[in-house]
Amino acid sequence: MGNIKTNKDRIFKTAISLFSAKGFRGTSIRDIANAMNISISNIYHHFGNKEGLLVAILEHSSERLVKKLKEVSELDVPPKEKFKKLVETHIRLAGTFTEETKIFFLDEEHLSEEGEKINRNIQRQIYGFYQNVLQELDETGLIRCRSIKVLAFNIFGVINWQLRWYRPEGPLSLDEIIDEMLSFIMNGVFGTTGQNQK
Amino acid sequence: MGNIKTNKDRIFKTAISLFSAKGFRGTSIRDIANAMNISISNIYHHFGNKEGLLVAILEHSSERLVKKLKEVSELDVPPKEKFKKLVETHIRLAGTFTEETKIFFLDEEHLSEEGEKINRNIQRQIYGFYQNVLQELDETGLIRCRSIKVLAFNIFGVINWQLRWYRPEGPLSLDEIIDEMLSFIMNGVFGTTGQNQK
DNA sequence: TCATATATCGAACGTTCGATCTATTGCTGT
DNA sequence: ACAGCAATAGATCGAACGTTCGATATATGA
Repeated sequence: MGNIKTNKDRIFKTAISLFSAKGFRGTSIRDIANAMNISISNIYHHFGNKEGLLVAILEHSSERLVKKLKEVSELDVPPKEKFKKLVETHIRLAGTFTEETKIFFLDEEHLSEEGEKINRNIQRQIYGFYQNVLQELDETGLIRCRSIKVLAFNIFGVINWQLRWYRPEGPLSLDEIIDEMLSFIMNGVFGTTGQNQK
Repeated sequence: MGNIKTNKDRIFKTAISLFSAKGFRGTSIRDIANAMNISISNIYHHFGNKEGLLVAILEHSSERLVKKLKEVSELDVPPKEKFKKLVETHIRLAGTFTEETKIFFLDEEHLSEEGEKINRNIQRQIYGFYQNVLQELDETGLIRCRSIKVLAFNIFGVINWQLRWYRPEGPLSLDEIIDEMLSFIMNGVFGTTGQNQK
């Protein structure tokens, strides 16, 4: 036992697939229930309401991402290396858990109260990790930028945009893609200011 | 005359605002009609149905973007300069016509048949401009990349992500932001391979 | 064995949606 | 003045939505 999937788990997984494929608004409670041949009341019993289900997904997937980024943030390594590791971890997680990541960035806005609040909180946490290391890089003169915020958003753009086009069956492996994205970001951030250190 | 706004125009404008603010699915025909105190019949008369209204918006805003990018593409200038101009034009248009641009990239998928087809076609056209110039840069050795596609998508990510966070009332002007984004992209693309040419 | 908590179900509710239908208005050319 | 047509309004439709409810089935604990 322990490997047994409860119905709550299965609802969770199904919802992730459907929300990410058709959007939160585009997926009805009935869609989820029908996809696993149960009654919709089950979902209400386990998650309260539709938004409760979404919030559960958001919290679950963000927890993992935040935990990993925090681990990297606390590494005792030079800032440039830490930054690189941060981006790589971020890209890899976003590329691995495509569906979950899609949900919590594709459906922005459009949710009420709690959903928005939680979403904002997650984003703020993630931004915090980048802000810290970018500030350190800026203060030590390793980068020169007018706005850390814009810089961070540019990075987020590259990372999150992959969710739009990445397909596992594509010609490039995930690792190759990560390589490409990572070097693009590293160049973008350090540019001609950065040294040619390996 | 000529400056007179027809009702059709006003419906168009109102729809752009609402679609971009609350999403296509999140905006009902009634929302649009109520926002301008007319009956929903007007909308059906002028645009056929809800998706017809969306398609009209997509075509209108993409037409402007494609036209501008094409103009730049046909300039007789060195590839690197052309690329820079292409990106700058793209960023500026996306940042200027925020609402329209939002619509045709936020609500991807989720539309049926014609909407999807048109959307795909627009994206393909835009990608084509980048593919051409990136290929030229690659062949002349000015850049070295494994995948032009990934490179282009990274650029799109940076450009389109601004729609998520850019607010005109923010501390930085649009021109400053464009500067930041542009140099990030230029560094990202040419990186340490590029020369330090001014 | 009985009591209680949890899980699941089917039916129904009220609302909102996109769409349609039927009138009525207002302009335009003759 | 009037026919004709586009523009607009209002009422209405069936379908789908999220949600609630009472009933039933299953598991747990005393």
